[in-house]
Amino acid sequence: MPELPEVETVRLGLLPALKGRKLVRVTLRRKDLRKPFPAGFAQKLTGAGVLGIARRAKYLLIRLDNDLTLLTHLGMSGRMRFLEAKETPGPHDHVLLETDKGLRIVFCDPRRFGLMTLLATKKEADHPLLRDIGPEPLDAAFTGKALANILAGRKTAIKTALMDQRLIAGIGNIYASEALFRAKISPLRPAHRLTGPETSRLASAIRLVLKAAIKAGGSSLKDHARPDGKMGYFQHSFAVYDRSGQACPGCSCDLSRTGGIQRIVQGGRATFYCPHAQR
DNA sequence: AACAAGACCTGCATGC
DNA sequence: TGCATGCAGGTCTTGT
Repeated sequence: MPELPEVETVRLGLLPALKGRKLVRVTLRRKDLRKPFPAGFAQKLTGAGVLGIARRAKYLLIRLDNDLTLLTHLGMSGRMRFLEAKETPGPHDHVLLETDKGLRIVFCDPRRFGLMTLLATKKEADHPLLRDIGPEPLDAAFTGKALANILAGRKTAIKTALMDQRLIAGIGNIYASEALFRAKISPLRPAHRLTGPETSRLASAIRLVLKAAIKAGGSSLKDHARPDGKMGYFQHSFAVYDRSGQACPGCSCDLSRTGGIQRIVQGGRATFYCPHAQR
């Protein structure tokens, strides 16, 4: 499911249910996801109060009052969902969190590419999973100039660079294609060859598309939904993603002659773009 | 050092 | 109907 906007949507959905609450019961329904749960995982969570929830790249950081942070990654298919009163967990509901208000939250992840672990809140920044992540694109410091510095010397294709979490945090396969379309830049361009005006356009496009997607509750293709079950609707605003052969919304060219939006593969992932509108 | 390819896992759409 | 194939929002490791 999840890129930055979807993870942020989950964060906003969980926050009112968890902040200020205490976890009274934690149930693991299997022993691992992408990695095994750490020793004493459920015990350390049980009885802890939730101070708040932060997000870094595609990770959720649930801050607890026992100096620990519950670090969660949703992988491809992970989802957080409130369980109805009489509802029983399904086969892919791997972790159950119950609050002192009786609310049950499940972490559901059919493909199990997700991750849940604990880390010391004070040492958060040094954790191997977090320490090498690049700047947050929604921070004020993420300007065109900052992006130009990040891309300097990078010969890899710009689409691949945008998805590299060490360079920029939180952009995945959908929003990389969508941001490049909005900036009118070809995904195939070597990253270090973008001009100053282009990096400015791209930085703005990234911020705009991420903000619009958060506002829409993310993109619900298959797995993503908000914790309350409501769907995101940004998928209706895709300009290029998963639209190969269709007309490009920024291009008045004749579809039968241009072939419309193209699907190519970069770094093993599908890229969607319009060769006419994006240069 | 940089890049591609494979691995991890399940579910779904497609085509025969 | 069943079966094979390919593809999916992401990392992480291995090999060139």
